[in-house]
Amino acid sequence: MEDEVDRLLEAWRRERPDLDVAPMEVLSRVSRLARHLDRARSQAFSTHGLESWEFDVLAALRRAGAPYQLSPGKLLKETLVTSGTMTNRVDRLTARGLVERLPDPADRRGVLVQLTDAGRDAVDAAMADLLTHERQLLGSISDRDQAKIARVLRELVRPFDLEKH
Amino acid sequence: MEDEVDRLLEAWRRERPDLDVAPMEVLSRVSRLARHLDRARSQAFSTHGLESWEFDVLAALRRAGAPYQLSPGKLLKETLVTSGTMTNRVDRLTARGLVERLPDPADRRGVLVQLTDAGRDAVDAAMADLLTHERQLLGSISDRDQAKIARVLRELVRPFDLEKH
DNA sequence: AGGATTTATCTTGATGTCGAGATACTCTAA
DNA sequence: TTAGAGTATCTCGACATCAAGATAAATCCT
Repeated sequence: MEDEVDRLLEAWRRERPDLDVAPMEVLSRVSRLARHLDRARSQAFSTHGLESWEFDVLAALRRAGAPYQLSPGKLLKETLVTSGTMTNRVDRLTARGLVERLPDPADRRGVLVQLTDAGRDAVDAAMADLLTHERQLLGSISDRDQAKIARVLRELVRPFDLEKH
Repeated sequence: MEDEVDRLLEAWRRERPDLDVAPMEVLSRVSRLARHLDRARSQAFSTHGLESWEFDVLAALRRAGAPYQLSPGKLLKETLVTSGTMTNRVDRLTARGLVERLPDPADRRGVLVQLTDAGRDAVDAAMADLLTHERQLLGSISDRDQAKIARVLRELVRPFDLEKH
């Protein structure tokens, strides 16, 4: 059974028979699947009145554990956005009542962003729903294959995870 | 050897032991790898004076084969952006001399976007370079494993490829 | 202690994208 | 042949992001 990437690679092989496009069999599918996952995630979150970027921030705080506080600096490392973006995100999440900004008692330059109860409820519900959808998506893949894929992907991501620190 | 996703899932398992986060072993890695690939692509393209979005459009035209013409409508199906975005992209590519806009002889509403010689040279060089980088990235994965991963990813993407038509 | 450097956050301006709507042309069928 | 529906592209306003710079506080070094 063919997919879009098969079509795409067939075209490249016809137009550039001199190139070996085999790497795209894996990597183009990774990119395309990720794009689809983004959209699926957005849909799952909209059920809970959340945007993807909102979930990203709330989830980072939720993962941190009680009392669900992180500095903007930590948050931007977790979510891979710039400081300007994070300021803007925290502003909007504050306006929606999902987080609060508290002064950092240990550093007067600093701020702590804390999940509100509403924020915690929202992210918990969205996370459960997200996992349900993801599990469904993986339904056709055996546990054994999932584990295999996870191992290989971990290998592929490693060089990137290393370079950034 | 651990990666960022292992850290992330460990945190979720601690905070939400009631949830089964196994699906993220695969899907979070797909998303993260895709983000890294985007950046790597941007870098590879900048060597050739191209932005990623420029490559996407030029590559779609290149794949179409001589005479390297597609309508804006076809282009936006290939690149998954909206019409407003494509108008803007074609404007800028035209200004850079990488494509031209021609009237469609068969439909006076329509336009054909055509690759210039400069555009073709640019995309050909960028494509070769991209493949070199991608091959390097996959270096540690056996051909057998690559084929396996490609098969599983094809399976995962299928539902999305189907739903859009 | 005090000046220089680093760190943490916010501000600002430019950019690319989206989505809704506008415009112009084509196709269908009475 | 003409009204209505459909199609192709562009225009415009809103928005999220980034990158660079500003501000303020902490830390380091002599």
